[in-house]
Amino acid sequence: MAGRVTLADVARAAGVDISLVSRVLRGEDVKVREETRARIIEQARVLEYRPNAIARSLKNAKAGAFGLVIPTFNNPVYAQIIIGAEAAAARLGSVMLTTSGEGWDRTNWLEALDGGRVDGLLIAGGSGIDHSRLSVPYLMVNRAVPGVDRYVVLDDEKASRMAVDHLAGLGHRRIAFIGGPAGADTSVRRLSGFEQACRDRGLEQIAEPIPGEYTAVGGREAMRRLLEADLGLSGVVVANLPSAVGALQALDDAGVQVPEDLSVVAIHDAELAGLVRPSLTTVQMPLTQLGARAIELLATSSPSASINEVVAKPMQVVVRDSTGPVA
Amino acid sequence: MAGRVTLADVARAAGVDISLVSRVLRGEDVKVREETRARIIEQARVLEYRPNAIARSLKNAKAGAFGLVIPTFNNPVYAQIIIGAEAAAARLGSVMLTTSGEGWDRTNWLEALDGGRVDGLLIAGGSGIDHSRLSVPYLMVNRAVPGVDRYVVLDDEKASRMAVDHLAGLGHRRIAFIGGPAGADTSVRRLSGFEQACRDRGLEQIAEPIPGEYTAVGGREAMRRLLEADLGLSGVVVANLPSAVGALQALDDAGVQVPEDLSVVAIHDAELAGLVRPSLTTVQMPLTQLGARAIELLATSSPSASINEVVAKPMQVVVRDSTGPVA
DNA sequence: CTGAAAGCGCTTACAG
DNA sequence: CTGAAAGCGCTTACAG
Repeated sequence: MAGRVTLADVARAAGVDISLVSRVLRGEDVKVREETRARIIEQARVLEYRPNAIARSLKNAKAGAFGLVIPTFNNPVYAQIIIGAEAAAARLGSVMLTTSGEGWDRTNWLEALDGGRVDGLLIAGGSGIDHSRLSVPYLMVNRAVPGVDRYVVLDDEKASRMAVDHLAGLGHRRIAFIGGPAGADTSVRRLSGFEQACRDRGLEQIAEPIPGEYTAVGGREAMRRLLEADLGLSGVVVANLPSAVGALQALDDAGVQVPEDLSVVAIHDAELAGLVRPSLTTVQMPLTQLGARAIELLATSSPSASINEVVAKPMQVVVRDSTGPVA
Repeated sequence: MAGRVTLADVARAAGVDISLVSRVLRGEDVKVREETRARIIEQARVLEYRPNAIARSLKNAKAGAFGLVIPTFNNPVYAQIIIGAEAAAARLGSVMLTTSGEGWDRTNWLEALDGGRVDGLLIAGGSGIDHSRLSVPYLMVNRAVPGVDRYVVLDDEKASRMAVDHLAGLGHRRIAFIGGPAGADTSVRRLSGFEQACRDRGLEQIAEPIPGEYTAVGGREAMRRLLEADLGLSGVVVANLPSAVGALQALDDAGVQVPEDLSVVAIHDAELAGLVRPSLTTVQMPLTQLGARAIELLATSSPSASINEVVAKPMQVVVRDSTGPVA
């Protein structure tokens, strides 16, 4: 609670000029008498001096921080992106997180983060804002919005293909896809990957979109509709994890045995997948690396350069209890 | 990507002094000729002027932002605290979130947030740091560490009592408590509430601590031990939600039917509770209000005042499928 | 080896 | 009604 100790206070206490204190304290390579240096450091310690980051930022025209905007903290997918971003930022500065979703209105976070408080902005999952209004370099993460050419995404098509391959490898031939909301481009790419994989294998392409958002409730509803349609399915690929959990509920409600009657694979892995019963087989995507790469790109690229990158780190199918050989 | 437009640019374009621009743009009650005002506003618009929050903060000695430090984004409990805090802060400024846990080392976030970047710091779930080093007003949220007299918590004892009451109301007499890690004071209070409730009802006090942290794995392990001990239980209260999910897994593995053979109640409610099968009966605590109240207290109280508050908002048992009448 | 001065982009008395 | 000036707490050429 000490607070308010400035360079001037330390300088006065040590009997030197503030400029010298500044140099010494930042460990700058400056020729000072060892005695003077010691005095300065000692006084800074005694007074509990802590540099004012705000003043430093103003002078340097550099905030030393990055912003990361997340739609919601309820989706475990984002937790992994955050971890990657924070790790990558460790040397460059800090990461300030904000939600674009609940709790306050659309533009509030924009005001908060677009006034020099951060050196760059990572926007995860889109957020319906007008990017042209941003005065800070930004980068879309895991979402490529039309007209915005600064984004980094994952290989969503490949994830779907891996899911189909896994099921096909177990002998499944009637496989459906429960896709994300039409607005999300990740869901468009995952659907496209699914269709490709089916075409390659000569399988019928059966797809059911999730109404509304990428949620458990949406997944449950989509699964219900598939069951009603009675398509003779033996496998389902669900485009995201919470929705897959919802699908599992619908199956449980309908008395359908997983994986005996139907195998389920979800895209994206998280602890949740291992917690539900039956535990979910998933395609693990490199979310941590996505977060880390996003910080790297933001920190090193020119603010006006276009960035279109697909993070091509290894992905893998995590086999759990929701998939098995076709009956 | 415009960037770098300052008050001076607008002033030049409008042919006035920067001080006038500052006054007009902040909507200050200043007597300006309507024509001049219009010219200033027009130029600000044309140049896409955005105030530099850093410079403003330095001048005002006020950051206009609060920091919220969270141990992990993997626990849904914190998501609710965040929503409450953001809503309450909406008029006061923004909320900057940071993790104290994974991704970087212990003190990194401290440097990031303790240099004038925020006007106050909310620290959720403790974080093993030395509070005396903080130069910014802080408040512990949901954790009362010995020796720190600035905290706001929930009524953890009452939550346990409500859980026991619910089970007792269903006829249960042999009830165990799976508690949190010894280090967490929330777990101490919940255990104490459990013991009290049992004493009041003349029930035996059976408690099993969760090894390690408040996690699903810990809950599973604790449940396993309880099963091994073969105590003739009919009900279990689990001190936190992820651990309860773990406990459910242990029961499933052991072939114990929930709620037919054993009823389970978890403290804390979140979507996850409705997603697992069987869905979990929980005690819903006012986490959103906790977050909101924390911001309020931080914003309005003197930095040196001691704060010891228990948020006494309504709590309720959310009955789902994991509890039923004793066999 | 150390100091004096300018300036980062604002806000706010104080003048006119 | 509008402007000139000081100052928030730093950093960094430029001097000595």
